[in-house]
Amino acid sequence: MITNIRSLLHEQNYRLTQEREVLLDLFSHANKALTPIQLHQSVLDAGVRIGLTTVYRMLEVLTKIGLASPYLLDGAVYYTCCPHSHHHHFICLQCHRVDDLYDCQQDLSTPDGCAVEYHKLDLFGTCATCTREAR
Amino acid sequence: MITNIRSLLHEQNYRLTQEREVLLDLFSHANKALTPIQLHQSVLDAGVRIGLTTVYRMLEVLTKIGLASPYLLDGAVYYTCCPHSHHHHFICLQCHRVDDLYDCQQDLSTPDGCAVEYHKLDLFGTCATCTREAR
DNA sequence: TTATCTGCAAAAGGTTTGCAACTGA
DNA sequence: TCAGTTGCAAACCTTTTGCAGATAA
Repeated sequence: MITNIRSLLHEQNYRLTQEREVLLDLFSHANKALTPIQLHQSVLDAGVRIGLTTVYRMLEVLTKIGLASPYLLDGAVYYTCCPHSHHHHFICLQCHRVDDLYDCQQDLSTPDGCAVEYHKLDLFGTCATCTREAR
Repeated sequence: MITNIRSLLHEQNYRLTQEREVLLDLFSHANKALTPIQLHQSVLDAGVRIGLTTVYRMLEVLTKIGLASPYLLDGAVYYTCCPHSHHHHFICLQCHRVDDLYDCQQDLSTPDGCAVEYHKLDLFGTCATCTREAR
């Protein structure tokens, strides 16, 4: 997965700096939606010095090339890592864990004359772990 | 529609101030996603003096009781008026016009043990008007 | 009458920008 | 070498909060 991200970045003339390596590694393995600040903190926690600005700029780049996508959750902006083309998400409202869903049988009628470019489908709820802990 | 909103607010012990009347009227007839600032401006344009703070507080209330929902579009937060229970959206990426879609044939498999509370499905693209203007 | 609501000003956050130094290719 | 990247500090904007005065019920 990370290899894919790396080559994609490379194709688009982005450099693989040490900061980016670590950030990408953590981000792509987080399996949960993170705020820029949380992502920044997790890089720091991994013992790598990085500026918050760099995290913002990195998320901007990743979003632009389609590897990340921003979410509004509880009024804050979270990012999920989306290294694959088209898929949907299950997002846990408790822990923000993200699961990818690949089967898409969408066939909605659209308003006349509208051209649909893409769609987003997200399921929200409580994941298995949080359901268990609630008991 | 506005009558519904009014009675719903009334039920929940919210007061129908003059500011809210105007704001609700404009918001529910906008048929497009608006930022708090745009909504504020449209109330001002209607000749009614209102504070931006009031708009924020009103959107908070509407969101809480399910009459509005926030969207992340181009990195900014937009609100759509959602006076009906379950439906989906077509959002024009050019003009932010919103069309409601009522047929929902969603039947996605969910990860084991996850409890889905609700889902969101949004189509993004270009509306008829913007398509026409592009030519 | 009173709990709610409003507007202002200030505070608080999150995000972006300018710039000089650094670094990957 | 040099275009891309980084970190810091400052600037920017959106959103929230405190509070005194106003208002719907």
